[in-house]
Amino acid sequence: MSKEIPAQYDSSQVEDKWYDYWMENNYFHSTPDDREPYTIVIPPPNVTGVLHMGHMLNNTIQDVLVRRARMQGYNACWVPGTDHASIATEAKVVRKLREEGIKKSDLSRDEFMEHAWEWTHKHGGIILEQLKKLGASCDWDRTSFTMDEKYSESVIDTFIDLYEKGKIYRGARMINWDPAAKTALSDEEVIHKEINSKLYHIRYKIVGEDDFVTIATTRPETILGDTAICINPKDERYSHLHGKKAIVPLVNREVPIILDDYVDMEFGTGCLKVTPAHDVNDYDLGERHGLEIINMMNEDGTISEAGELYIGKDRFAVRKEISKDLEEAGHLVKTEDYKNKVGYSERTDAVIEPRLSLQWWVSMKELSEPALENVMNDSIQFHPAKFKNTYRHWMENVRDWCISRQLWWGHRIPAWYNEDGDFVVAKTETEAETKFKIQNSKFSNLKQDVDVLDTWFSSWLWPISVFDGFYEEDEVDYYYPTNDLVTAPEIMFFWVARMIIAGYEYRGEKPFKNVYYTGIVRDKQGRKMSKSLGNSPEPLELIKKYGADGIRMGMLFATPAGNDLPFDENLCEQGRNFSNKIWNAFRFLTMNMEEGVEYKPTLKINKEDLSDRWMAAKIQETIKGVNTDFDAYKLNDALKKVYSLIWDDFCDWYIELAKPDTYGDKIAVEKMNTALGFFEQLMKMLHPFMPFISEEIWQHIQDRKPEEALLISEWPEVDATLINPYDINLFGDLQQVISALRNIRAEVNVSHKEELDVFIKTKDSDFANQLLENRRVLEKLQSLKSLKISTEVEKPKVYSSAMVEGNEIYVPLEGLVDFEKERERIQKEIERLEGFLKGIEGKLSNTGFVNNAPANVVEMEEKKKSDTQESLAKLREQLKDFAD
RNA sequence: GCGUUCUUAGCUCAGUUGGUUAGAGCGCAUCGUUGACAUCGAUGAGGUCACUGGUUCGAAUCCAGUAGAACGCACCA
Repeated sequence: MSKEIPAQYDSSQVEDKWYDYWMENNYFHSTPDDREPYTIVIPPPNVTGVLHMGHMLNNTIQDVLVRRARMQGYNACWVPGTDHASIATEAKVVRKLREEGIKKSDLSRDEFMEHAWEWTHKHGGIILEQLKKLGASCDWDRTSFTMDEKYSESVIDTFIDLYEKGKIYRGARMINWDPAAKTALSDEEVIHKEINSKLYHIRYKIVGEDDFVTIATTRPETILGDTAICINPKDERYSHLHGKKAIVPLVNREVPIILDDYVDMEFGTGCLKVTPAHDVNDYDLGERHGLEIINMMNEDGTISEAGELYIGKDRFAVRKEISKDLEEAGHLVKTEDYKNKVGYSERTDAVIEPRLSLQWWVSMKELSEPALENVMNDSIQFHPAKFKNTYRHWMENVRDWCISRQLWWGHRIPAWYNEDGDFVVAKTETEAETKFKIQNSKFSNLKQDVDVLDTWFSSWLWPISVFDGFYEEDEVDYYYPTNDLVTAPEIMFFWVARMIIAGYEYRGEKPFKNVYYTGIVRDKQGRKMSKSLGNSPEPLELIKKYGADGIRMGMLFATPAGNDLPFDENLCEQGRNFSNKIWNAFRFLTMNMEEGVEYKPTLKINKEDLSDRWMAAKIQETIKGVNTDFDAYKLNDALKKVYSLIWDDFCDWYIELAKPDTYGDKIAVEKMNTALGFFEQLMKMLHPFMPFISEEIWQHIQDRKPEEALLISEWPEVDATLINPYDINLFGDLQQVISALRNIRAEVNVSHKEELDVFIKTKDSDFANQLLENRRVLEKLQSLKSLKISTEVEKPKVYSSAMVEGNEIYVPLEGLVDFEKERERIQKEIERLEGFLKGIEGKLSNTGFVNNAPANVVEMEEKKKSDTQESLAKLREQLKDFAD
């Protein structure tokens, strides 16, 4: 302890050291035992992703929760892992191959998968290494990956099970087609954006007449797939068209004019072109009216042969071209500017094409019932609760989930087709054969479905499969349901809702008890931090600069659950400064230790010492408050309480009072032991938030064995007997007296070193006695020449004054007081109190108030009134003194 | 378009079931450095609680409307 300790805290020297120490001692590892478990499963980041600020926030919160639970004596288990992220990873691999001059289409499936695995092994898990720098206390022995062998098996088995239960079916439907990734997407993967587009008014000739019908469309290129014109049967403007046919311009196809209520007479021209293959509503119309379906687009968004014209050209190029051609042919009546919403692919940002396609679906309605119910009845709690509304709305209107993707990277759909195109769902080809045999169908040359499953079809099993819960009971029975899930509201439907569904379906139980929704990390301009905008700081650089502790604190300080985090490096600076403050507080204690003395930190306090009693009370109060905040998931409030306890109470008051009277003296051994005891408590409370510096100091305070490490020490129990309101109030009054004296010094510009004569005229002798008993506190924090405390003190002739709880403080300041300024100050105070008094008197003279308000409220007002009157009288007297 | 949630100091946010003079951190201003820390200390300025109306003895808090913001949902071509 006697070794030299630097004045600047250097996080880089400390953080790796303790992380390694914790790892070496296996403290993050959990195995089932007779303790109560506390479990968190990490929201698995993309396997080839890199750490961004969102991860930093999210994982800091999880670590705080886990560390506190561990200290509380739970068997804490935080399961880390990664997600194969089917479409995102495949897109990255495709891009990388393209850069090397390799086209995906030139590769066989197996060859492509080899590249994908290579990429995964190279980049996989980088993000987990980065999390270690943040201090994440994950059980790394449990690291899972959604494409691990066992995990994959559970995905496939789940598919088969749901299929056999009739919850999965294969069907042709309109789906969201991503022409860039060339795959179907679920509704959740489509982001609707409002864009400025044009509404094209196009006229179609009526067959056999010289008449035209004009329709409005935002997608003129789709006329190539038109198979009808639709009007509302009630629309009298067009009654003459009933039963007629129209000619699609350019392709010159005759199509019927059909009647349907669906058409909104108010919109556009009241006439609608119908393209059943490329619009959801048109498809429905087509079904109702038995229309032909012309699929005029290829999977990559180019025009197909069925479109007859512009074959092979891209849909957007064709849009421009066709509008010109229509105009030249005299079919374009007009174009107008128009705002509409267009769907974009969440992953590739390509404009989605509605497309008729044969896909696999999960039937959601029944499955989601328990998931809705148990969130609404708070069996699963959302923090903040406002997200329940969003959740309910989605769940009540839940639609079937399209789970097949036309990709290679992922879990391949376990369906097998024979030569006739019949299929069975089976785990292996052999099993498939058997099934075909039983059905008396052909079973030679079986081919497995080429598609893979939606990523979320594997991650919805995460809380079960990470414990191998589909095949082994021991672990999952112990750890499941998990306690807290910490995630972003953006993936509430993708992931949270579906985990809840899978949880009830496969465990008959919720997957977690609480969901903590984090906000979005934004830059100063309020933009979401993202790679593409380049507005996100590099997390590891930040850690280097401010320490993981500093960043953790900075982020937590500014973000209540569900609120966005407007990130500013300034926050990290604040965190770093706090580290330094703590460090120096500790350093101060070590500088005041005697050589050769063995200090024993203790929670025993000197009962004669008000500052000890007060500090002990403050600590207990804070533990209590912090526990309450944790229970309500208000981590930022909890941290603020700890921050204030350490900085404001411990450093600014307790340590100041603990300083030896004579410079060069050391702090008495007993006092030091108490101070160290307090410090230990502070470090315990701080540990979940700032694990590194707290462990560092903890280990400095005493030589510890590995099993005495802070992270596995006991979270402090509240000792309510130490919370003595009398001491808290008395100390508070002393603080106020000192502040008042400092204020006087500031106003009259007297240095804090100059000794003052101070007169305190107390309201009663009781308070005078209390002050006298603790006059050391005043003397310690103010340079005093003399101190007179009594109910009867003679006011000095020239003075500056202050009032604390009705007690008058006078400081004679001959030659220093600016009469004019002092008079102004008193006058201002009188005016303020007069206004205040007027308000009180108004209330009290209001019979309504006196009759209706509770007695204690009225009483309080009465007391306020008399106190204020008393203060006013004293101030007026003072004003007179200065008038002379 | 429908729904939900917001709007409190320059910024980010607290404010419990309506009841002292609406709080905190940052920022700002002034003063202060030979002894833990200038990554610091002290002091201070700064708010008609978005707006309008209502309920009430009393409203930042409850109700209605208006304006603005965010999020969610939706097939209007």
